Amino acid sequence: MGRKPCCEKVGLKRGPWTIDEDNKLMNFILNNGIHCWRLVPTLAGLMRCGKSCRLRWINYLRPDLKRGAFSEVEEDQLIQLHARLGNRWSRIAAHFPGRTDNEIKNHWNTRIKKKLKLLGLDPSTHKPITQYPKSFDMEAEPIAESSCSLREQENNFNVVTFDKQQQQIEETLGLQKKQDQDFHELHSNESRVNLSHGYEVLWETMDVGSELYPTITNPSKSNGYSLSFSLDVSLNQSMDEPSSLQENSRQRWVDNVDSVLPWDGFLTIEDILSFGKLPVN
DNA sequence: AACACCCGCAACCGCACTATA
DNA sequence: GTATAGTGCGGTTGCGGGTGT
Repeated sequence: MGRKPCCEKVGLKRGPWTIDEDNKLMNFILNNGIHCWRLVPTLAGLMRCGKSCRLRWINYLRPDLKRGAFSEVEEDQLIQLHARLGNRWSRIAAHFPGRTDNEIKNHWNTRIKKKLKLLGLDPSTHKPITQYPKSFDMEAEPIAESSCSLREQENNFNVVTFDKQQQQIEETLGLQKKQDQDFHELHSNESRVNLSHGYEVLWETMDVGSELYPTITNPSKSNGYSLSFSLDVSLNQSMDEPSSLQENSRQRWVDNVDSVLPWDGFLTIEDILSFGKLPVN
Protein backbone atom coordinates (compact mmCIF):
# COMPACT_ATOMS: atom_id res chain seq x y z
CA MET A 1 0.00 0.00 0.00
CA GLY A 2 1.51 3.26 -1.13
CA ARG A 3 1.62 6.48 0.74
CA LYS A 4 -1.46 8.68 0.37
CA PRO A 5 -1.00 12.21 -0.95
CA CYS A 6 -0.84 14.90 1.71
CA CYS A 7 -4.15 16.31 0.51
CA GLU A 8 -6.72 16.27 -2.28
CA LYS A 9 -5.21 18.48 -4.92
CA VAL A 10 -8.50 18.97 -6.78
CA GLY A 11 -9.63 22.58 -6.65
CA LEU A 12 -6.57 23.76 -4.77
CA LYS A 13 -4.71 26.87 -5.83
CA ARG A 14 -1.06 26.61 -6.82
CA GLY A 15 1.66 28.96 -7.83
CA PRO A 16 2.71 32.29 -6.35
CA TRP A 17 0.94 33.51 -3.24
CA THR A 18 -1.10 36.70 -3.34
CA ILE A 19 -0.98 39.43 -0.70
CA ASP A 20 -4.50 38.47 0.34
CA GLU A 21 -3.48 34.85 0.87
CA ASP A 22 -0.43 35.92 2.85
CA ASN A 23 -2.63 38.12 5.01
CA LYS A 24 -5.03 35.28 5.69
CA LEU A 25 -2.29 32.84 6.57
CA MET A 26 -0.39 35.31 8.72
CA ASN A 27 -3.48 36.49 10.57
CA PHE A 28 -4.52 32.93 11.22
CA ILE A 29 -1.16 31.86 12.59
CA LEU A 30 -0.70 35.02 14.63
CA ASN A 31 -4.11 34.51 16.20
CA ASN A 32 -4.09 30.75 16.60
CA GLY A 33 -0.53 29.55 16.40
CA ILE A 34 0.49 26.42 14.58
CA HIS A 35 -1.20 23.20 15.55
CA CYS A 36 -1.93 21.08 12.50
CA TRP A 37 -0.86 22.21 9.05
CA ARG A 38 -3.49 20.11 7.32
CA LEU A 39 -6.23 22.09 9.06
CA VAL A 40 -4.62 25.49 8.54
CA PRO A 41 -5.88 26.14 4.98
CA THR A 42 -9.44 25.17 5.86
CA LEU A 43 -9.53 27.22 9.04
CA ALA A 44 -7.74 30.16 7.46
CA GLY A 45 -10.01 30.13 4.41
CA LEU A 46 -7.28 29.30 1.93
CA MET A 47 -7.55 27.13 -1.17
CA ARG A 48 -4.07 25.73 -0.58
CA CYS A 49 -2.77 22.46 0.74
CA GLY A 50 -1.30 22.35 4.24
CA LYS A 51 2.14 21.68 2.91
CA SER A 52 2.02 24.78 0.79
CA CYS A 53 0.94 26.87 3.79
CA ARG A 54 3.74 25.44 5.90
CA LEU A 55 6.30 26.21 3.22
CA ARG A 56 5.02 29.73 2.75
CA TRP A 57 5.17 30.41 6.48
CA ILE A 58 8.59 28.86 7.03
CA ASN A 59 10.27 30.31 3.98
CA TYR A 60 8.58 33.66 3.73
CA LEU A 61 6.19 34.86 6.42
CA ARG A 62 7.91 33.72 9.62
CA PRO A 63 8.53 36.77 11.84
CA ASP A 64 12.15 35.99 12.60
CA LEU A 65 13.26 35.63 9.00
CA LYS A 66 16.41 37.42 8.01
CA ARG A 67 16.41 38.68 4.43
CA GLY A 68 19.00 40.12 2.16
CA ALA A 69 22.32 39.09 0.77
CA PHE A 70 24.64 36.70 2.54
CA SER A 71 27.66 38.34 4.12
CA GLU A 72 31.16 37.12 3.39
CA VAL A 73 31.34 35.68 6.89
CA GLU A 74 28.11 33.79 6.32
CA GLU A 75 29.35 32.45 3.00
CA ASP A 76 32.59 31.24 4.56
CA GLN A 77 30.65 29.58 7.34
CA LEU A 78 28.31 28.02 4.81
CA ILE A 79 31.22 26.56 2.84
CA GLN A 80 32.76 25.12 5.98
CA LEU A 81 29.47 23.63 7.13
CA HIS A 82 28.78 22.16 3.71
CA ALA A 83 32.22 20.54 3.73
CA ARG A 84 31.28 18.93 7.04
CA LEU A 85 27.60 18.16 6.55
CA GLY A 86 27.11 17.88 2.79
CA ASN A 87 23.69 18.69 1.32
CA ARG A 88 21.93 18.49 4.65
CA TRP A 89 20.45 21.95 4.25
CA SER A 90 18.24 21.90 7.31
CA ARG A 91 21.23 21.00 9.49
CA ILE A 92 23.24 23.78 7.89
CA ALA A 93 20.35 26.24 8.25
CA ALA A 94 20.29 25.54 11.97
CA HIS A 95 23.59 27.44 12.18
CA PHE A 96 22.13 30.51 10.48
CA PRO A 97 19.43 32.14 12.62
CA GLY A 98 16.76 33.63 10.41
CA ARG A 99 17.87 31.83 7.27
CA THR A 100 15.79 29.00 5.80
CA ASP A 101 17.09 25.76 4.40
CA ASN A 102 15.54 26.67 1.05
CA GLU A 103 17.31 30.02 1.02
CA ILE A 104 20.63 28.41 1.88
CA LYS A 105 20.15 25.68 -0.71
CA ASN A 106 19.34 28.25 -3.39
CA HIS A 107 22.30 30.40 -2.41
CA TRP A 108 24.58 27.42 -2.56
CA ASN A 109 23.34 26.28 -5.95
CA THR A 110 23.35 29.72 -7.56
CA ARG A 111 26.35 31.47 -6.00
CA ILE A 112 28.68 29.39 -3.87
CA LYS A 113 28.97 26.57 -6.38
CA LYS A 114 30.20 29.04 -9.00
CA LYS A 115 32.47 30.75 -6.50
CA LEU A 116 34.12 27.46 -5.59
CA LYS A 117 34.51 26.49 -9.21
CA LEU A 118 36.17 29.82 -9.90
CA LEU A 119 38.54 29.04 -7.06
CA GLY A 120 39.30 25.71 -8.66
CA LEU A 121 37.46 23.69 -6.04
CA ASP A 122 34.95 20.93 -6.58
CA PRO A 123 31.72 22.12 -4.88
CA SER A 124 30.74 18.62 -3.83
CA THR A 125 34.07 17.42 -2.47
CA HIS A 126 35.66 20.81 -1.66
CA LYS A 127 38.89 19.46 -3.09
CA PRO A 128 40.95 21.16 -5.81
CA ILE A 129 39.89 20.35 -9.35
CA THR A 130 42.91 18.91 -11.16
CA GLN A 131 41.54 19.82 -14.60
CA TYR A 132 40.65 23.29 -15.80
CA PRO A 133 37.00 24.09 -15.46
CA LYS A 134 35.30 24.66 -18.81
CA SER A 135 34.72 28.31 -17.99
CA PHE A 136 38.40 28.95 -17.45
CA ASP A 137 40.08 31.20 -19.99
CA MET A 138 42.65 28.90 -21.60
CA GLU A 139 44.33 31.78 -23.38
CA ALA A 140 45.19 33.61 -20.19
CA GLU A 141 48.25 31.77 -18.92
CA PRO A 142 49.59 28.37 -19.99
CA ILE A 143 50.07 27.18 -16.42
CA ALA A 144 49.30 23.54 -17.07
CA GLU A 145 52.17 23.24 -19.49
CA SER A 146 54.73 24.55 -17.04
CA SER A 147 57.24 22.35 -15.31
CA CYS A 148 56.23 23.44 -11.80
CA SER A 149 54.72 21.09 -9.27
CA LEU A 150 51.03 20.34 -9.02
CA ARG A 151 50.79 22.44 -5.86
CA GLU A 152 52.45 25.37 -7.60
CA GLN A 153 50.09 24.96 -10.53
CA GLU A 154 47.13 25.00 -8.13
CA ASN A 155 48.48 28.11 -6.46
CA ASN A 156 48.96 29.86 -9.78
CA PHE A 157 45.50 28.81 -10.83
CA ASN A 158 44.04 30.21 -7.66
CA VAL A 159 45.82 33.55 -8.11
CA VAL A 160 44.34 33.95 -11.57
CA THR A 161 40.86 32.90 -10.50
CA PHE A 162 41.06 34.97 -7.32
CA ASP A 163 41.51 38.12 -9.42
CA LYS A 164 38.50 37.10 -11.48
CA GLN A 165 36.59 36.44 -8.30
CA GLN A 166 37.51 39.85 -6.86
CA GLN A 167 36.25 41.44 -10.04
CA GLN A 168 33.01 39.48 -9.76
CA ILE A 169 32.58 40.45 -6.13
CA GLU A 170 33.00 44.12 -7.00
CA GLU A 171 30.44 43.77 -9.79
CA THR A 172 28.10 41.98 -7.43
CA LEU A 173 28.45 44.68 -4.79
CA GLY A 174 27.58 47.28 -7.39
CA LEU A 175 24.49 45.30 -8.36
CA GLN A 176 23.53 44.89 -4.71
CA LYS A 177 23.68 48.65 -4.22
CA LYS A 178 21.37 49.12 -7.19
CA GLN A 179 18.95 46.52 -5.80
CA ASP A 180 18.93 48.31 -2.45
CA GLN A 181 18.09 51.59 -4.16
CA ASP A 182 15.29 49.92 -6.12
CA PHE A 183 14.01 48.43 -2.94
CA HIS A 184 13.86 51.74 -1.11
CA GLU A 185 11.84 53.14 -3.99
CA LEU A 186 9.53 50.17 -3.67
CA HIS A 187 9.31 50.66 0.07
CA SER A 188 7.63 54.01 -0.46
CA ASN A 189 4.80 52.33 -2.38
CA GLU A 190 1.87 52.06 0.02
CA SER A 191 0.38 49.04 -1.68
CA ARG A 192 3.47 47.04 -0.80
CA VAL A 193 3.22 47.58 2.93
CA ASN A 194 -0.38 46.55 3.54
CA LEU A 195 0.77 43.29 4.96
CA SER A 196 3.07 44.99 7.41
CA HIS A 197 0.22 46.97 8.84
CA GLY A 198 -1.00 44.14 11.04
CA TYR A 199 2.44 43.72 12.51
CA GLU A 200 2.86 47.44 13.01
CA VAL A 201 -0.41 47.59 14.90
CA LEU A 202 0.78 44.66 16.97
CA TRP A 203 4.06 46.39 17.58
CA GLU A 204 2.42 49.62 18.66
CA THR A 205 0.56 47.74 21.36
CA MET A 206 3.81 46.50 22.80
CA ASP A 207 6.66 48.26 24.48
CA VAL A 208 9.27 46.46 22.48
CA GLY A 209 11.84 49.18 22.27
CA SER A 210 13.94 50.34 19.37
CA GLU A 211 16.01 47.19 19.16
CA LEU A 212 13.12 45.22 17.72
CA TYR A 213 11.08 46.49 14.85
CA PRO A 214 9.41 45.18 11.71
CA THR A 215 11.08 46.00 8.42
CA ILE A 216 10.27 45.61 4.77
CA THR A 217 13.14 44.00 2.98
CA ASN A 218 14.12 43.01 -0.54
CA PRO A 219 11.09 42.42 -2.69
CA SER A 220 10.45 38.95 -3.99
CA LYS A 221 9.70 38.46 -7.64
CA SER A 222 6.54 36.52 -7.10
CA ASN A 223 4.46 39.23 -5.51
CA GLY A 224 6.70 42.21 -5.23
CA TYR A 225 7.09 42.62 -1.50
CA SER A 226 8.63 40.96 1.47
CA LEU A 227 8.08 41.40 5.15
CA SER A 228 10.73 40.58 7.67
CA PHE A 229 11.48 41.26 11.29
CA SER A 230 14.84 42.33 12.52
CA LEU A 231 14.62 40.40 15.72
CA ASP A 232 17.86 38.74 14.77
CA VAL A 233 19.44 42.14 14.29
CA SER A 234 19.09 43.01 17.90
CA LEU A 235 20.58 39.71 18.87
CA ASN A 236 23.38 39.69 16.37
CA GLN A 237 24.33 43.32 16.62
CA SER A 238 24.50 43.18 20.36
CA MET A 239 27.16 40.53 20.43
CA ASP A 240 29.19 42.75 22.71
CA GLU A 241 26.42 42.94 25.20
CA PRO A 242 26.36 40.55 28.09
CA SER A 243 24.27 37.54 27.15
CA SER A 244 21.85 38.36 29.94
CA LEU A 245 20.97 41.59 28.16
CA GLN A 246 20.42 39.80 24.87
CA GLU A 247 18.22 37.29 26.57
CA ASN A 248 16.44 40.10 28.36
CA SER A 249 15.56 41.80 25.05
CA ARG A 250 14.37 38.55 23.57
CA GLN A 251 12.41 37.56 26.63
CA ARG A 252 10.69 40.96 26.75
CA TRP A 253 9.60 40.49 23.16
CA VAL A 254 8.39 36.98 23.83
CA ASP A 255 6.52 38.06 26.95
CA ASN A 256 4.87 40.93 25.10
CA VAL A 257 3.73 38.75 22.23
CA ASP A 258 2.54 36.04 24.56
CA SER A 259 0.47 38.55 26.45
CA VAL A 260 -1.25 39.74 23.28
CA LEU A 261 -1.79 36.53 21.33
CA PRO A 262 -3.89 33.55 22.41
CA TRP A 263 -1.52 30.64 22.10
CA ASP A 264 -3.59 28.23 24.17
CA GLY A 265 -3.37 24.72 22.86
CA PHE A 266 -0.94 25.65 20.13
CA LEU A 267 2.71 26.35 19.76
CA THR A 268 3.93 29.24 21.86
CA ILE A 269 5.85 32.10 20.37
CA GLU A 270 8.90 30.52 22.00
CA ASP A 271 8.36 27.46 19.84
CA ILE A 272 7.89 29.55 16.73
CA LEU A 273 11.04 31.51 17.47
CA SER A 274 12.96 28.34 17.96
CA PHE A 275 12.55 27.71 14.22
CA GLY A 276 15.29 30.28 13.84
CA LYS A 277 17.46 28.58 16.47
CA LEU A 278 17.98 31.79 18.35
CA PRO A 279 20.79 31.62 20.86
CA VAL A 280 19.57 31.06 24.37
CA ASN A 281 22.15 31.11 27.11
C1' DA B 1 12.29 47.46 -30.32
C1' DA B 2 12.09 42.64 -30.35
C1' DC B 3 13.67 38.43 -29.40
C1' DA B 4 16.47 34.81 -27.17
C1' DC B 5 18.94 33.34 -23.53
C1' DC B 6 20.45 33.26 -18.70
C1' DC B 7 19.88 33.40 -13.85
C1' DG B 8 17.84 33.66 -9.21
C1' DC B 9 14.40 32.29 -6.38
C1' DA B 10 9.79 30.78 -4.81
C1' DA B 11 7.17 26.91 -4.98
C1' DC B 12 6.23 22.17 -5.89
C1' DC B 13 6.98 17.13 -5.72
C1' DG B 14 7.88 12.86 -3.84
C1' DC B 15 10.25 10.23 -0.57
C1' DA B 16 11.79 9.63 4.33
C1' DC B 17 11.04 9.80 8.99
C1' DT B 18 8.37 9.86 13.26
C1' DA B 19 4.35 9.48 16.05
C1' DT B 20 0.21 7.32 16.98
C1' DA B 21 -3.77 4.27 16.86
C1' DG C 1 3.90 -5.34 14.18
C1' DT C 2 1.38 -2.73 10.85
C1' DA C 3 -1.08 0.99 8.70
C1' DT C 4 -1.81 5.68 8.50
C1' DA C 5 -1.29 10.68 9.30
C1' DG C 6 1.56 14.53 9.75
C1' DT C 7 5.65 16.77 8.93
C1' DG C 8 10.51 17.40 7.31
C1' DC C 9 13.79 17.34 3.78
C1' DG C 10 16.29 17.61 -0.56
C1' DG C 11 15.91 17.74 -5.51
C1' DT C 12 13.69 19.87 -9.23
C1' DT C 13 10.79 22.98 -11.87
C1' DG C 14 9.13 27.03 -13.87
C1' DC C 15 8.21 31.96 -13.63
C1' DG C 16 9.78 36.45 -14.21
C1' DG C 17 13.32 39.90 -14.45
C1' DG C 18 17.82 41.05 -16.36
C1' DT C 19 21.08 41.00 -20.03
C1' DG C 20 22.92 40.28 -24.55
C1' DT C 21 22.31 40.32 -29.56
